[in-house]
Amino acid sequence: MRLLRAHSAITRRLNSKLVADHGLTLNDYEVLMHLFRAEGQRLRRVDLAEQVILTPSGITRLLEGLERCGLVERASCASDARVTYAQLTEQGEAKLHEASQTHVEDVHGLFGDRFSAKEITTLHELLERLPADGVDESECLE
Amino acid sequence: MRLLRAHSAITRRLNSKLVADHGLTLNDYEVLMHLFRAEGQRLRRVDLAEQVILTPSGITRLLEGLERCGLVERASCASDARVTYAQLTEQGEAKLHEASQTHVEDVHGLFGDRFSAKEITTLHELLERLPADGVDESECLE
DNA sequence: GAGATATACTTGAGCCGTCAACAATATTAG
DNA sequence: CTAATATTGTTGACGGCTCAAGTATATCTC
Repeated sequence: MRLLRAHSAITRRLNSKLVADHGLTLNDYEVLMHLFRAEGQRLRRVDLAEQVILTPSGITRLLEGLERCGLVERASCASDARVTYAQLTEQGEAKLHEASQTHVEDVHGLFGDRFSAKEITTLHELLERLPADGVDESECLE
Repeated sequence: MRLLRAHSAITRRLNSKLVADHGLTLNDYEVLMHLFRAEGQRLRRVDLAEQVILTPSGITRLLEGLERCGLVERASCASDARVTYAQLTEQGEAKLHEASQTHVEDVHGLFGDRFSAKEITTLHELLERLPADGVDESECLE
């Protein structure tokens, strides 16, 4: 399982860079990105949690930070009083764009340089098979 | 970078299982494994840190736990007074074997079932190119 | 061989995320 | 309609790891 180790190094590196350059965690960044892509630029916390692979409490904590910085706002749902949306603010969108400038480059620096397009495809195909989101827990490991 | 997400899920799953079954963290397990394989069943903390990709302090903390359980002992180095070895105890070796029983199976369940031998090789070849251990920081990202 | 620099390790503070427990609302079944 | 169950989210306690700073020993340079 040695190969899996490499990932943590990469992730950490990208994370530190992002924090240093823009004061955003890698997870912060991805949350902003998912919100940006979502319809109405907002998502339920559950769905967000699923997308970035965090627990509900993890998302609550993460959003606390983004809310404090004004990058995300809370919004309630008309049809279901249980849900609170995370809503991207203009400021949040601006921040995302700012951050993406360097981040996208960095990611290319780490991957583009080391793999051909074809190899990246192969990697995707293989890694996609790993159980990730919304997997029935029982399906894996006993 | 979606593909990297899958990893954290896998890792977490293997970790929980290991904790539930044997009271060992995935990192605990890997440390024991590295010690077991090492000459004299002991390693300097620095080297251990490098192998499991932790910082020196991380290793100190991790070993605290293993020492408390008697799975690992401290041993000093005759030729260099700065180093303290982490030395696998008999108990630690026993524990490792016990844990490996289920862990190896679990890993196979997650990988063997999803990939052919050839695909695993491919994965290795590709992922090996990622900067991992002992990489000159400056080489990546700016 | 003395001073500057590098290496091995530890410690305190703090961040990020988990788990377990809980509150509130929704849904389903009898 | 009501009781049981499921879903969404938050909170407190805590674990695991990092970073920055510090100690102690080694090595290198003049």
